[in-house]
Amino acid sequence: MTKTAHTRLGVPTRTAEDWEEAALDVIASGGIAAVSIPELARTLDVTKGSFYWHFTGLDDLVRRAVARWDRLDKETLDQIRTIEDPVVRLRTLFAEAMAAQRAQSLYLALAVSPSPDIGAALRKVSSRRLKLLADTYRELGMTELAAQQQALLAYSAYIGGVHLRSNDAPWLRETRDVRAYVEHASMALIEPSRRKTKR
Amino acid sequence: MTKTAHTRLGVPTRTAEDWEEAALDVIASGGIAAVSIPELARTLDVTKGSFYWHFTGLDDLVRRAVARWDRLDKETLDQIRTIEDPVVRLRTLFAEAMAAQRAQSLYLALAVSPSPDIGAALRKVSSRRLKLLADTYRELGMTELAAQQQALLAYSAYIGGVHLRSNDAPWLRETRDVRAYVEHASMALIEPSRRKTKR
DNA sequence: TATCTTCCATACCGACAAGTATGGTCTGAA
DNA sequence: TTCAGACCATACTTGTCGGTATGGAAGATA
Repeated sequence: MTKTAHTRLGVPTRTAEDWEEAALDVIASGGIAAVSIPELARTLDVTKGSFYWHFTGLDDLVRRAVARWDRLDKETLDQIRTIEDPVVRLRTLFAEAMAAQRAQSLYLALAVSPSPDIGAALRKVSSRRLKLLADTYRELGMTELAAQQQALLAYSAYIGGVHLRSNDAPWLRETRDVRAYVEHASMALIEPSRRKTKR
Repeated sequence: MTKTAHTRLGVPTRTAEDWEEAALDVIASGGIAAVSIPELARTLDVTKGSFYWHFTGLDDLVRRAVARWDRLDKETLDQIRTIEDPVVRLRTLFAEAMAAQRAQSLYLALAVSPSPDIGAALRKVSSRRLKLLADTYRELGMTELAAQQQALLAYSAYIGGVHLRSNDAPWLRETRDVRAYVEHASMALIEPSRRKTKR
């Protein structure tokens, strides 16, 4: 199954995916500006010679790393979309989202990038997530507009929760705090949707 | 009232506040990593010689710029705290928060910084905001725990809304969209608190 | 074994930012 | 008018990064 990567003195040689993964780690922890070829080379235990064989330049790496993040996010969402019960799906969505640590930091780091390409990628990911949310709320009986508004609010609550979790703030540090938060958010963001949401 | 700043050939000389303001602008638009002394010097139309007279180094500038942001944020909150009606106070808080563009970008940019000092400053600001929210919800009759949970959720919704507004995404671009969002959020985050929130 | 390809090391260049040293110029006060 | 201090320009050093050029060692292939 593993595509028998090339080896060199026993150890496998670095793939483009290796570089992309390392780049995503750096972006998640230090932002896009922290991505430097020498540093990545050090963590991968190679030199720049390897980098420029796999990529044409720094922009190329960032582009492909972000594209990889996009794919990974899509896979996760496709998984959750298979859940039948809309309420369970929403709760799973919140819980799952609050658990994926690197994906969170990645989103936050990419969100503050002034690059138009990254902005486009971010909008793509966000719109996909919002669509899943809105669809689910519509399944719960909400009107098109109400579902969209509710999706925006729920997504905002998610993003905000992610923010509060970062910076090891004292608010959502313990897992039981996170669970309580998800519980509360679900109460506020799911339960009301069962009422007649007509103004 | 204006403290008669020194002048030079007619025009006033640069103050440390000028540098801090310029730094905050850069941080808001490009992140902390984008802060460079030559670039700031260019926008202020001076050279590095000026910078190193006002500051000991780059860390000094960032530290004092963040401290300035902290003070500005505190002033805004103290203003809102004077509003009597808790509901009006909350609505004002949301609306005001969604309107202050640079303060938003600043928060997002600082939030992804790995620096422990900045992390501490961010926690200070966040805890101040959360305290105001929790106090207000408690005024609305919620229990201590419920008020705290609700404050976390409301703050998350705010942060998330800020996020959605950045990256000129198509979701909260128009002011009427923002108003509708604030309206919807207020409905979801303020109205329920008037019910008996006893589990 | 001979050769081709894959992957990487090394050396080098230009650009640019942080920081230092130093001297100059303008202003306000004595 | 003189002078001390506030404010800044200039020149320079050091370090690091992006990018290029080039050669070489290890696997694959015949």
